[in-house]
This record gives sequence, C-alpha cells and structure tokens, in this order.
Amino acid sequence: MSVKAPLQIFSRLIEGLPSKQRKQLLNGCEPVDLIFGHVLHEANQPIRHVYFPLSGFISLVTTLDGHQPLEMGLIGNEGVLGATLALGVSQAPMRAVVQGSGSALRISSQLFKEQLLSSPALLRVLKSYLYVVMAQLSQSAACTHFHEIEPRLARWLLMTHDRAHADHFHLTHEFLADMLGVRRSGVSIAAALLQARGLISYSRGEINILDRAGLELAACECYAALQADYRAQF
Amino acid sequence: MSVKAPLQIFSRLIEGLPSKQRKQLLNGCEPVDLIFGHVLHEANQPIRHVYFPLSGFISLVTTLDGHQPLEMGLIGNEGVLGATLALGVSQAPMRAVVQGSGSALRISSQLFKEQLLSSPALLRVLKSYLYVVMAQLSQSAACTHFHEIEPRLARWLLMTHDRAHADHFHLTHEFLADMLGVRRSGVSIAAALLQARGLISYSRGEINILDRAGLELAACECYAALQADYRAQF
DNA sequence: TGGCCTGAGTGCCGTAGCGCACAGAGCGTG
DNA sequence: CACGCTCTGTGCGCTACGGCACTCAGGCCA
Repeated sequence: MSVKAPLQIFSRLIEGLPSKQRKQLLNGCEPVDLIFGHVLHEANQPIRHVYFPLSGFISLVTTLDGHQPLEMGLIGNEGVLGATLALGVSQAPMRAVVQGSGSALRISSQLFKEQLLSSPALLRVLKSYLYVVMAQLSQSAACTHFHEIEPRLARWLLMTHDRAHADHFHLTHEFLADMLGVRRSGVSIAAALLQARGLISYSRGEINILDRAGLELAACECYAALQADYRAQF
Repeated sequence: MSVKAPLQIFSRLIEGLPSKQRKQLLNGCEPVDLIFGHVLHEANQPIRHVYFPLSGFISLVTTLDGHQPLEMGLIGNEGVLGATLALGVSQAPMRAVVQGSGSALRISSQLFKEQLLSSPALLRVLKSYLYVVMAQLSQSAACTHFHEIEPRLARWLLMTHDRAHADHFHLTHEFLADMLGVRRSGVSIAAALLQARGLISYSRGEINILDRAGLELAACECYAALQADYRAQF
C-alpha cells in the first residue's frame, strides 16, 4: 500500500512519548491508506489491528436492529482506534468505519499489547484517551437526544473539519443522515440553512467550510465541551 | 452511619478476587448507607470515594445546559462507581446519584489507588468493568435515540429490578422522566400501558414488578444486549 | 448527444413527544 | 377533620421529524 498523504502529519497521540518508546512503537507500525467506507473493526469482533490515523479519520458507530447506524465518536490524528486493548479486552466495542480517506499507522494487536507492557508512557496516554472517549460517548448521547439537527450538523462538520486538515471534504447528505441518525431530507434542510447563512457550501457531496467561526456559533455547546474534555487530558 | 441492609449481599465485582487481595481491599473500605437522591460524584469534579454498591444502586447521568438530566448507566452490586481511577484519571466523567437506597462499601480514592497498584486482580476486574461501561454508554445512546418510551421504560424497570434485589421499589413518574429524558406525562402514559397489561402495578411512587417475563418481552432488545455485554466479561 | 446514475430539493401526511396546564386522588400533618 | 402536598391522569395545540415519493440537476459513460 502506498501512502499519498503528506508524511509530516503525525499522530498527536504518539508525539509526546519518550523518543525511545516512540521509536519502538513505530518499528511495529506500518503505514496504510484509509479508504472511505472501509470497515476497520466490527462490533463484538476481535481487534486485529490498532490504527493511529495521520490524515484520515474514522468514525465509531453503533447499530441497532432495524435502524440506521448512529455515530458515537470520531477519531482523527488526535486519537487511536483500538484503545480498548489497554483494558485487556481484545474485542471492538463498536463498528469502526473510515469516514475520511487518508493515511494511518497500523500495528497488529499482538505487537501492540507487547508495546503496552514495555512502554508505560504509551499505556498512560491510552488510558487518558479512553477517558476522553467515555466523555465523548456520554456527551454525544445527550446531544443526540436533546439537540436539533442543525446545531448537531454544525458540530459534526466542525469535528470533521478538525480531523480532515482541509476546508473541503467529500460527504453526501445521505451519509450525514446516517451519522446523525436522522432522515436524509432532514439533513438537506439543515444543510441548506447553513449554506444560506454563508457558513458552508456544497454540491454533489463536496462540502466546503466557508466560515468556521460562524459554524462554531451555529453548533451546539457540545462541540466546545468535547474539546475541553480532550484538552483536560492532553 | 449504620447499615440496615442485609450484609450477606456482596459486591459481585469483588467476590472473585483472590482472598488475600480481597481482604486487603476490604480493610480499606467502610460500609455506608446509600440514601436516595444523594449525589456521590459531580461531573468533572475530583473523585473522593469509590463505591461498591451492595444493596443500593447508583445512576450515572449527563446534564446538558438547559435540559433535564439523562441517565447513561446504572450501577448495582455488579459494578463499582469510580472505575475511571483505573484510567489514572481522578475526575468523575458524569454525575452519580443514588437512585435506590441501600448500602455500599466505600473507600477513599487515595487508598483505592494504592490497592490498584498492589492488586493486579483488582486492576484486571476494573478494566473489564470499564469496557462494559463503555458498551453500556453506546448502547444507551442509540436506544435513547431510536426507541420509544414504552420499551425503554420496560428496559429501565428491568435493570432497576436486577439491582434492587426486590420486586418493589420507590420511583415516581417524575423521576423516571428524568432518567429517560422525556416528559413526565409521557412516562405516565407508558406506565399506564404496562400496568394495563398486568406487568407492573404502581401507586404514588411505589412500583411493583408483577410479571418479569412479560416485561422482558415489552422491553427493547437493548436489555438483552447489555446483559450479554456484561456476561462476556464476567 | 442521449441515457443513466447519484445527489439534492421539495412536498405531503402521519405521529411521537414536547410544553403547558388543570383536575383529581392518595396521604400526611397541623 | 380539613388543609395541603405530592403523585398521577388527561387534554390541547405545536413542532420536529419519520416515511414516502417525486422531481430536478450535475456529471459520467456509451
């Protein structure tokens, strides 16, 4: 697999490790392309690889019987997919789908577990990250329940923007509807409102962020809350 | 503080520890009463004590700006409040409120951290439990979003029933509405339907479980899913 | 150039649940 | 015993959103 994304994008999670431990970890890693739509983990299935996104990003979704999937969290270069290995559980709690194409470093579960044993700093980082994920989960749950589509959409675009490292990305309304757990036409309406306000523009799945500050105002407070949770740990 | 609840109820989480490590942990614990409505942890505040419920139970709730609280998880004698200390984070991720009076063992954060260092079995149990909590969070989130009040109420009564160790407990519609994140009168209607079907009976906040099997049929599949998650770990 | 597919706009109707408000019922207390 | 509080039943209008279906526009391919 070739990696087209610029390699100067690092995993922020690993960056802070002592260089010896980091090098050892990187030795076990291989670069891979994250391709939109690929399922990296399936819920309740064994974890084969742990992924450190560099330029791509991954979404964690829960599926319920006859319903659409519902997104619970987003992982970009600030995080890692497979952190539950640090809990000694080799199963994935949710499905993980590549949501923005790009690149990642990946390491096999086996090697990763060995790294966890030999690198206390890595373990510490992973545990903090798990705490952040838990906070994300509960915040998302409440947000999904109480907030309306438009602010949720704005929040979601902001979170994606943070992880996409670009003002432009590919996303259809259909896809957004799944992430937010709502109807496609509901997204169309909300998106049209955001576009009318000059915050975004889109056409046939290509979305541009035009006014980030404006989007932050349009988003629910959950966006700021999640950022605060992350910063409190890192 | 006196403990009125029968002492033969153990914390299922601790039970399985090697007896030496368990005794050491119990040495640091003191029995306390859990009193309905007491707030044991406040979101984003330092954790002072870790609680192992014996007969009482505790609910984890998220609060959002101007909204009612929303319950994210329930902790009875199968669990522990304060597990995030095992992640090296001394902050509580959510508010924890006593939801069923009873008794618990509690230990100070400081002592608990020392126990975690000296008891690998305890750490292992805690980590597994954290995984279960994460699974609970995502399941609850999706359930809250997609499922209707009546099956959610049924699920909630079942979960409470499991932790109350009694067919009868005190719960007003008002309180249930907060837990489910819905309007009080919505609960009244759903509860009336369950009562009409002979599954429960209630009066002025006193609820009786009449037909547990029937309730399980009335509940959404999330109840079974959560049980399966727990059993997979313990 | 024409056909076709995907993405997006739009409308219509049904409904779950909200906000609010009021009434009645059980129970404790002065 | 009467009062008042808490808990529950109930009604009304409103809105967001679901389900569905049809249309139109942009881009791809033959």
